[in-house]
Amino acid sequence: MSRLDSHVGYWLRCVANQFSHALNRELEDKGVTLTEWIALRELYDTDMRSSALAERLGMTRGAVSKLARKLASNLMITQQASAGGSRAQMLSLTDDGRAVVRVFAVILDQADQEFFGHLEPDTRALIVAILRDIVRRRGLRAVPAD
Amino acid sequence: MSRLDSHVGYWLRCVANQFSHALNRELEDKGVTLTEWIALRELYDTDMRSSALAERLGMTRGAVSKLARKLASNLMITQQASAGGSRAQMLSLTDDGRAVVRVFAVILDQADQEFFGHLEPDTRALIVAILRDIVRRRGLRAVPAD
DNA sequence: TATTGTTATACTCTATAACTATA
DNA sequence: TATAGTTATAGAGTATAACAATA
Repeated sequence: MSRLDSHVGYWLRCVANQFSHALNRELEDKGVTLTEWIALRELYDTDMRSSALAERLGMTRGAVSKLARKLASNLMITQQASAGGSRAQMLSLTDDGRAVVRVFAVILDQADQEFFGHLEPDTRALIVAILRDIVRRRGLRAVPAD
Repeated sequence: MSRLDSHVGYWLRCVANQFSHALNRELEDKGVTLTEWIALRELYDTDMRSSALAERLGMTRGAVSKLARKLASNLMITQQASAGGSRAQMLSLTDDGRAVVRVFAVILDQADQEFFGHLEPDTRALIVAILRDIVRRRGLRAVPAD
């Protein structure tokens, strides 16, 4: 019977878990979860409806509703009703939220550097290309928030 | 500000998550969680105390106690008191448990093949070597059960 | 006294599904 | 009617910490 550690997936999960945990430790200090940060990061590039964010994160509308309420209560985002008293809402980062995203972007850059910075550029590029290709083959469903 | 997907860690987490989810889907059908299977797989190679298993899996003794009770109730493992009426117990796979591990080992082989089988042997070896090295640098704490 | 295992409790995260409000 | 968002509920999984038993 094959050993667990004879699989590529085993080592991939080891490193991915260590990477996630390292990020989580950083984020915990600031009272933000990984999921919350990814949501904020998505909203940095473009305002989004709650349902669109749910789609991006691979979560249910209910889960995102709760997430959005927490982020709004922390003054990270606003939930603005569309014009005309519509119930549909647009999620937008506040200035505070945008600042937080920038801070965490630096933390992410540093974490990536710590884990993978020692690799030759060619090697890095090769690995990213391979992983990208696997994601493409299998179809990316959502940003990995878990 | 850098994009999420400019990081190696991002793509690593994408693929690792897809891999974990693919495994979970297979395991769900059989009523076993990923954590349970990894526990069983650890016990296949050697009997272990509950506390040693907790150490291996990076879980608390309480969590493993619950896990062991479930596995024992499913007749996958036995919790044998050591000789002399000691309270310390040894966790051992039953014949059923050993059979289950062998079935899932095949499923894992197949999943790894599906995800990474298309890579050239050299490429596979390179990736494993790099990941292994990163784990070594950072110190492997536990088998990735989450 | 230190270690091992169990238990009770609580917490976090999420899904499900029923519900409300809108188009 | 279909869609968007909310809420209540429940379940999984785990940590914490108090506890019991043992060495």
